Amino acid sequence: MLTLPDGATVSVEVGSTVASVAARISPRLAREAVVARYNGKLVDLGYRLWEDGSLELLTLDTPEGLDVLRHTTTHVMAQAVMRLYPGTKLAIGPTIEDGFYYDFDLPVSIGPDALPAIEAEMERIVKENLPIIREELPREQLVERFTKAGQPYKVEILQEITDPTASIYSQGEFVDLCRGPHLPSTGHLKAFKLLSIAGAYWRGDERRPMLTRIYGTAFPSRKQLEEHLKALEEARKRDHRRLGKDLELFAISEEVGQGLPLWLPKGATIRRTLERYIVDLELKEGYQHVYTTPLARVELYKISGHWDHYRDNMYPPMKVDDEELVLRPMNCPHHIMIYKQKPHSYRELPLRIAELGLMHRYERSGVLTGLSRVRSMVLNDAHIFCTPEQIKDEFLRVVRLIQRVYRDLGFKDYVYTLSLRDPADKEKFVDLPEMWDKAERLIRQALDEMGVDFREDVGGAAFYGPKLDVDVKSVAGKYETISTVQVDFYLPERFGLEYIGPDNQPHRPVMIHRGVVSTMERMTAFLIELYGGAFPVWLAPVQGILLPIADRHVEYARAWAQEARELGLRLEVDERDEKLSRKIRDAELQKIPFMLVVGDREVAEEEVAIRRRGEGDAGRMKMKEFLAALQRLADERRLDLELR
RNA sequence: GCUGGCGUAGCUCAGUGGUAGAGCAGCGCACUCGUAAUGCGCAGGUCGAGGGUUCGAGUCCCUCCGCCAGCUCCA
Repeated sequence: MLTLPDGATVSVEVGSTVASVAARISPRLAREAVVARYNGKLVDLGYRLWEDGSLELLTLDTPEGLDVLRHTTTHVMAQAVMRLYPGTKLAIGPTIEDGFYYDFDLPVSIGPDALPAIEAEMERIVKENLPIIREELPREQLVERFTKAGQPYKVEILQEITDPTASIYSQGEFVDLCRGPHLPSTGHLKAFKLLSIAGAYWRGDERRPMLTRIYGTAFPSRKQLEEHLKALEEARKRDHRRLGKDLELFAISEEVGQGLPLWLPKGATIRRTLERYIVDLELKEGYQHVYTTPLARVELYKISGHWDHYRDNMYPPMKVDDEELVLRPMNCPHHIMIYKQKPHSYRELPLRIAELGLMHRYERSGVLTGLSRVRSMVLNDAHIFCTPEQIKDEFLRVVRLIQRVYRDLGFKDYVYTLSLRDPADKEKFVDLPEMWDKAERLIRQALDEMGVDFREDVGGAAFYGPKLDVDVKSVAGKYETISTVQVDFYLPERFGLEYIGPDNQPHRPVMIHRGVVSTMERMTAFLIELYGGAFPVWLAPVQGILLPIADRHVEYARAWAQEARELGLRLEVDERDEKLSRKIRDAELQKIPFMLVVGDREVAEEEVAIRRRGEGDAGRMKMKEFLAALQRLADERRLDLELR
């Protein structure tokens, strides 16, 4: 007796296969079902049912069905690779968001030009329509079998399995250790594409062999595959490195050095706007902004513990006179020294010290990426010195500030991550268990109070304490850490910080490290991709461009551009000797919010003919009214282009 | 840092051992123009750097540098 999702029941013979049940229910299900959920567990269509229970048949249109489709596709890819490169050792081949990969230890080195041949072989395997068969065998027997087959990675996986048995799946001559489930046969694959090839360490460990990873994706239909490939193409167009070049926002010069970006005037405008925005907001929130130097004596970092725990990410010291100086990788010690300039009373706390602090971190060359991963960066940093009782309130204030800023920037999709130490890693994290537990408890309390969901990342903490990260979803679909809040009992201890309490006795303050807008570099990269270069008015490097129709209109345009500058607006004039349609085209490509056509009519009436980015002619307006409306758009940081 | 790929004019790219080319951008001239590319002309490259093979190298080989994808790491 089986219960179906709609509540109906069917009775079948004990030991019937899932496929036969599907056939009993409807011919459509028999045709389209690819996998089933039996008592909460995903099973193959060939699975035999020995007990009563719930059964849900799943087609390719379900998330589970799609996942199984991709999983089977990765097996077909592995089979094709085995045929083309005999002697290949198989590692793992999981599905991932939007696709799958398989890691191979190949007897030869291959590049992307090998992919079409593998795809062609996959097509052949699909045509052969090989039945996919599951077998459950004792672990010992499988170890022996995979050892004989020359598959050491599979043997290694088997040795870590604790169950007495494990399952294998075979299709034709190909056999793979796999939990399943899978499609009934290779002929079920409809649309797949191999996307890229890259190296990946076995088990993600850089001390172990480098394998060849092939990425691909699969969909139930050609059409869905085409759409996905098109979406990938669109995402590539929003790449901040591409737009940074096209829109002249920033540049990386080989002569200057890797990861050391140059902010071009337009990119610098975005940055300056962001900097003014966040500094103003922080001043309103009770922060005190300071300036400190990016260079300091190495002793400062020995006291802070950076030297012991963070040295791999620091530029080596330079000897000058009798001292050794380093480029700072973080700003905290400087802010601590500001705190230490005078004794503090509990009445002064919390003391919120903020800075747009220039830092340098030595990043391995392979990780550098445009503006989002650099070696020289300016962090929107602050350190809050407070009493233990104030921690929770201060923590919540920071989270609220983050939420406020995300609203202004147009971030909608973000998640909280509680990053904890890995207790086994004594190298990276300071070894003071009680301190870690206390800080973690406080953060969890604050999170509970806010009632927000969060995930946990063991091993992701800073060396001196746990942290709450806020990760924002990027256009590429990945989450990037933008903001971070950290509770720190360690550095106040190291530096012997004190405040005088109401009892007239010295006490140890607690520090909260926090970054809201991240580094200017990463935030700008993120915003470029979020908006695809089409910035809202308040951030746009050029908010509008005046387009004189003939050169007798240039003077009028220039005068208004100057007027706008005096109002703090950013208008340019396209003075080139070109036709209007050409100027419009170029302004659209530059993604300038407003195109402002001026000809005889406009000059006579002190007007402007407006065209919004991506739209057609939007009618005429008095120039003065337009500037006032533009200013409102910028002041209110509105994300649309409605002039009112 | 590791594996693989790539590096030709400001940009996008062609050039499969015989003395470097196109489009766009730039500059000049003409046109004075009403909502996504006006026409004509000119100029622009020690082919990432260094070494080697060859009568001859953008092209083949080696080393280095940089970029891209991914791994590891991360604001």
